[in-house]
Amino acid sequence: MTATLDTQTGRARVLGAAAELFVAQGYAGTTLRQIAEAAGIKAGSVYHHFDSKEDLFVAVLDDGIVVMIDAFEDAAASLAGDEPVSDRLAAHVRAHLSAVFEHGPFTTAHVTAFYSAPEELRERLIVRRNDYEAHWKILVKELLPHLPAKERRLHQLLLFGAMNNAIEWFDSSGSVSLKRLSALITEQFLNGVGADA
Amino acid sequence: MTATLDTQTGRARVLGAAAELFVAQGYAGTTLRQIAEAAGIKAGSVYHHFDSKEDLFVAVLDDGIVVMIDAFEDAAASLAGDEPVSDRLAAHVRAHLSAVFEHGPFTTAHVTAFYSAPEELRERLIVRRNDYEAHWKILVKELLPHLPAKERRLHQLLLFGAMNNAIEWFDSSGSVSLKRLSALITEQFLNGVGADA
DNA sequence: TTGACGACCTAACAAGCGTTAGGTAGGTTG
DNA sequence: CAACCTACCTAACGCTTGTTAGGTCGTCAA
Repeated sequence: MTATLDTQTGRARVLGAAAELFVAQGYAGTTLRQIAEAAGIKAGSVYHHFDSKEDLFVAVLDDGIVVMIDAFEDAAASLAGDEPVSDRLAAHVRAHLSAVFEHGPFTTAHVTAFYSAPEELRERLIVRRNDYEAHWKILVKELLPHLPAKERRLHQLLLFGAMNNAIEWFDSSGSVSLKRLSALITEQFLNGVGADA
Repeated sequence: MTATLDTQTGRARVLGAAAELFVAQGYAGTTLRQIAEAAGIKAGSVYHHFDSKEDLFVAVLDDGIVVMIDAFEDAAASLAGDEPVSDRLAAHVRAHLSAVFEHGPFTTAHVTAFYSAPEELRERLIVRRNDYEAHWKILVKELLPHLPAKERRLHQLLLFGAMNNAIEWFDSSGSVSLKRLSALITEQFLNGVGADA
């Protein structure tokens, strides 16, 4: 219990600094010396907490997935289950976007830094990723039972694409709120933008 | 005219090798020695064709944008203009996906490698990017005149997200053809996947 | 034949990389 | 008091990085 409230203890500081830098510069573009400096220690000391740069990266993304899954389950718990499809989907879309945009760099790292890592490293992470996507698969099956499984999968992937790519342009302090964006994505996904709406 | 047909001349070989490696490993993760070896020359010789690694990267992405814009204009030219909205949009979606998935690594680099580059480098490239997105802006305005401009922009960005993120999962040699994917994206975008369809 | 040029090579440079060995200071435990 | 642990530091290691200077060799124009 030597940690203060806003300035975390050693390991957590390194982890947080690493997450932020991995998001901004990618895996290969970030050096251990940068991470160490951002955490207020020297490069060699990073190895007191983590065995290698790869392990540190995995730890960052593992933390991210935990946050994502928690957000999903919180959203599910907040629903009675008898709401309209659009409300249920909107709640989960919002949970996903909130996790990515408002809950620190760990979740964001999953979207931006994942593909900057060497392929061999990615394989270590896919297991956890699939865990989160499995949650969504069950949800989407429940919400869209009329679709054949194969198409349902494709639509789910397209939804993920639309949500995750928002990281390249969405500004959470801009004129469009995250709540509104969630509603817009849900509306487009379920009803489209055609003139007949 | 010393170039053979499949094995290109020096500069083009370097450019192609660089594009492929940037796509697979990102900007920071790719070394000039790897590029040189893939092009069949030595690292120092790269500097006969390009002034720096950064310039080489910019050249790759510039080539990519040219292909994208050409694909867009070809699609526009193949249309009479009086087709239904869904047909016109489908043609352009297909042109975009075809450019990204079937026309070499230059276009792909724009989607996967862009964000692996240092921020300062990205700024050099945004100008060309906006050029391509402007084409789409005009098209979407024509196709969806009933939407307010602000929403139209958001929906366009979501469409781009869905299309570009497909690079993380779409397998052009798999059971889903690019043609079918284009139709699916268009259908979802215009009409949604809700049960009332 | 001479000269210039393009396309490459060799060999090296300073800087930076991930990583390691060994040390130090302070707190906790027996 | 001694032993130990945690959390760091210093200093270096071998290696790779982007980049450069200077050289070679074949082709082409005058």
